[in-house]
Amino acid sequence: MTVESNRDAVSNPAALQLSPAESVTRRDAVIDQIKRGIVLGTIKPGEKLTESALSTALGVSRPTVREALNQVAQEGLLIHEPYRRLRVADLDAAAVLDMADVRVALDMQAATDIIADTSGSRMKAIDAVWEVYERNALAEDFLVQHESHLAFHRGIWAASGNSFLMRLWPVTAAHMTIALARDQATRQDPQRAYEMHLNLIEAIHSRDLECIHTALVEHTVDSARELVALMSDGSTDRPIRF
Amino acid sequence: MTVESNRDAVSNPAALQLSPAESVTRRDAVIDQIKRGIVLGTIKPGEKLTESALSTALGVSRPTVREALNQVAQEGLLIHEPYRRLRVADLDAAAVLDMADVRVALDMQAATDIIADTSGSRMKAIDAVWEVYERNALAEDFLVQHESHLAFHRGIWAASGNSFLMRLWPVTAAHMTIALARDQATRQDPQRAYEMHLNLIEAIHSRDLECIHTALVEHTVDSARELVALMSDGSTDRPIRF
DNA sequence: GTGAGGTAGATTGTCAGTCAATATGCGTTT
DNA sequence: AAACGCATATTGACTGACAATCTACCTCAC
Repeated sequence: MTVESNRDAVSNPAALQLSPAESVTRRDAVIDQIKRGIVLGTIKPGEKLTESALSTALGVSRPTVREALNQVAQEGLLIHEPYRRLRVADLDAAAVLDMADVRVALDMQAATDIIADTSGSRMKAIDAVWEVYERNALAEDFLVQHESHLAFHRGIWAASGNSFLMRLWPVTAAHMTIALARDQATRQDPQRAYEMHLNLIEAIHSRDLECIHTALVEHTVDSARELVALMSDGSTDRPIRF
Repeated sequence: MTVESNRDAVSNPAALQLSPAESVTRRDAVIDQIKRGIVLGTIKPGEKLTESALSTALGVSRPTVREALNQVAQEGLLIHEPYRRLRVADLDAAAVLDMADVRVALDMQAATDIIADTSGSRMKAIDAVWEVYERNALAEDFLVQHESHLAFHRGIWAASGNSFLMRLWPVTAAHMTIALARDQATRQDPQRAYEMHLNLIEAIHSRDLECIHTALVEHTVDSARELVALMSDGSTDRPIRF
């Protein structure tokens, strides 16, 4: 029989490091490129973003770009109104705080599931997540920082074993991306983010839900409040809501 | 300055009633048709579902069908593996219970936000949601029942004013659709579902979070457990997981 | 000069047809 | 009877085109 060629990415730990997303289908590759552009600020909120321009820039056909844009828009990174150009989504202050509340609730659910597991395999998964994060969190490249951050939180949900949380992840990740992309504070102080995450991991290890909740609020809600403060400081431009 | 022209749909109350989803774009119409087919069982789990067959059946081109299928797949109703036919998603027992846990957490967040609102406008929104549900919950048409059920839960999240909850809704609704489509118990006893929802509304009115939590668990987790029991009874076919 | 209206351009929505890449199913061979 | 290879079906992706719709500018009347 032809041995189903194991993707090296699975068996090789080194390949688990955030590689530049070699996607199988071309559409997925385009999706990654678009997201990257948004994270790095190459595509700024409000910038005109046309299908044909992207197709020539990325060297793929318009239908492919179109499918990619639709998917990214569905996740929430782009706003897509019929016959109107796509706009990069932006969050107002209320949306940032709303997300923080919900994320605490979902992280608590994940933590509950992790603690409830008596075999210890889920806690071991947490350790693996932390190990990867520790290696990349303080990288110079902001893109690596950002992806490490996302992978960390995704890893917590994954470790919980709750399949529905994984279903909610893409939308959550998209919104975290929007928020973090403009969070200059975190961008300039990755060390602080690192410590907050370490604090969270230690809280999970304590298996004390109240302790975990405190750490989560400190990490998520407080960060959101700071971001909101920065938002009102900076450009009071267009409060694009969606 | 040019006054931003008000959309008539906003100012016209009659247009706000739930119409049978006259979508503007053809793609959205196709999406509705596909979802309808899944809910009604016209498209059964495991059935072969080809782009070309759908395009001829619905009278639209293959690219349009393709975009619709991609979107539905992203919401989770369809499984989409490269070069494999799309399959209707199915939930295994663990997934049903996972979703129930997370939904309780999210509903609790919504309830917290509703109670925290001192103006009473959010509670008033809940009453409006209930009023609509009450009118349609016991309809003969199962499709109407199902959509009323979804609209009820969506309404609770909407009433909370938490924008991020609304972002999580499409994925949640897709999974509820999968679960409810095979829940023959609810299908045969809409009266019981009605009473559970009434119980939940009364709990919210009590403004007692513990009371609300009890009602939610009774509604969501217990229903999930019953569904799981039915699942193991019936066809132990393919436990398509995703 | 200012505002209303219309027209042209640009962009998206949708379609048809085509070719390549890949999985599925059947027949053949050992 | 089991494994292998080939034909077929289906999806992934592209090109080109046309219709529907929005945007911006320009003209004209007051």
